[in-house]
Order: sequence, then structure tokens, then C-alpha cells
Amino acid sequence: MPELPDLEVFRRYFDSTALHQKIREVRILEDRLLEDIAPSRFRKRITEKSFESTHRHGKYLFAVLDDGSAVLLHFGMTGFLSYYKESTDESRHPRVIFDFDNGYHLAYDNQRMLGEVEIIEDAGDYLRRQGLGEDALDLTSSRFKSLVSGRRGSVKTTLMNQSFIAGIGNIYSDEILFQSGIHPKTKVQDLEENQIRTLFRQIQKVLTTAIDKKADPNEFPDDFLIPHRGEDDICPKCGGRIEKIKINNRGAYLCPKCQKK
DNA sequence: AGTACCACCTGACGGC
DNA sequence: TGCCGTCAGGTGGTAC
Repeated sequence: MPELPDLEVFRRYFDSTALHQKIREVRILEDRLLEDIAPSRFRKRITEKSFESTHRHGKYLFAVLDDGSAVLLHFGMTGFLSYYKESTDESRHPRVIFDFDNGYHLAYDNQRMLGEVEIIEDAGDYLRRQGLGEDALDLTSSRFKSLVSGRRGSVKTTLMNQSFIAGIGNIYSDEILFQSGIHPKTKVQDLEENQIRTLFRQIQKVLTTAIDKKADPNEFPDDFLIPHRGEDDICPKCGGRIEKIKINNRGAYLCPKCQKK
């Protein structure tokens, strides 16, 4: 699930549920999610504190505590947040649970555990060390153009490269390229000037549209590829067959009629 | 600088 | 029914 639009939805969810409440307890159900800090220390640092604000960069969410440090949440491929009161409403694979004074709980759920939970002193410093590019929604057209110039490699691989720009993954890169009418294997250096402009515009449009729709594919516009992202599905623009290819060992879906190389 | 492949994990699904 | 390979929206490391 989690690419930039999903993360932004998580962030807003966090803001509307879990801020400004004292954390009574933290339950760590899977130590492996905490790579850089011992569970006991993590608990100690957070108990009796409260979350005061959040911010997001690409696919990373930071929940800022009242002492200025932040809990970093990365969701891997299967992570999400769940705020609930009764334990009968608990999600299926909670890995870290924050218990609040008001009796509610915020669970970080992550079935496959490809993710991370840490305490970060300085988010900017962390992002630099991760080598993350600018957030995809913070870009300007001219900035995008200059980032693209000098790049090689396929356009899909480049869009998914988090050190190029942060936030776009396998699913949304397919959508952006579909809306742009660009074949995912096109070399970046072969893109025409107007294709680069289109690409930039579609990055903004696809991501903001998805956020508006709460990252729920059922609510996406009729001409979006994502709800038709299956082998032998029908192209929502031309009615042709959707094709699946492999790029970097991952499935890429496209319409060969709408997306010529 | 790019790419190709493996690893980290769990679970669902199709084929036999 | 059961076993097995494959695949899934992420990231990091290594070798070429």
C-alpha cells in the first residue's frame, strides 16, 4: 500500500486521532522493527510523552514528541496505522502499540515487517543520511527539469529512485507514466522537452488526486490505470489490453497503445 | 551511474 | 489435502 499518497493519508489520520494525548504505555510486539534502539530504551523515551505534530517526507512519517524528538515510522510494503478503543477492533498484525490516557490505542500494523520504527533527534539530518531526494510534491517544474538532466536509465526506475525524488513507488510510477503517455522503459535522456513537462505535471496531478481520494482506488477517476492494474485488464483510455512487463524484477503495467516508446 | 540479483519477512494463490 | 513455486505497492547491499 504505502507510497506518498498513502503516507499523506496516514499522516492526516495520525493528526486527527493521536495528537496531544499523554502516552501511558508503549507495547513493542516485534523487536525487529526497532533497528537502532533497544526496546526498553524506546519505551522509556516515549512513556508519559505526547505527540504534538507530524510531518512527512516521501514515504517517511515523523511524529514529533513534546520533547522535540520524533518517532520515525516507515511502512515497508504492508504497513498502516489503526486507532481504536476496544481490543476487539484491533488490526491483524500490530507490531507497536501506543496506549493513550483516554483509553484509545494507536497501532503500527505491518504484516511483513519490512519497515522501521525509530526515535530521531533531527529529521533533516536523518533524511540527509538516508540520501533521500526532495519530496515529489515539493518540486517545481524547473527544479524537476534540472534533476532529470544528466540522468540515464529507464524513466520508471528513475521515478522510483528515492534519492532522485522521494515518494513514488511501483504502483504510482505506473500511473504517472500511463497518464503521461510514456512507456516505462523509455530512457530518461531520450525524453522530449514536452514529455518532461508532461511528466512533471502528471506527478503533481496523480499524487494530489490520489490524496484527495484518500488513496482509495475505488474512488479514483475513471481514466486511472490503478484499478485496472492487472494482466489482461482493459485500458480505461483506449479499451485495449493492459500488458505486464518486468522492470528491475518488479511488475510494471502499461497500455502498449497509449504508451509508445 | 545503472542494472541485476539477493536478502529481509509473511501470506495468498494457483498448479500439480 | 498438501506441498511448492511465485508473487506482492519497500529498501539496502553487492558485484559487474
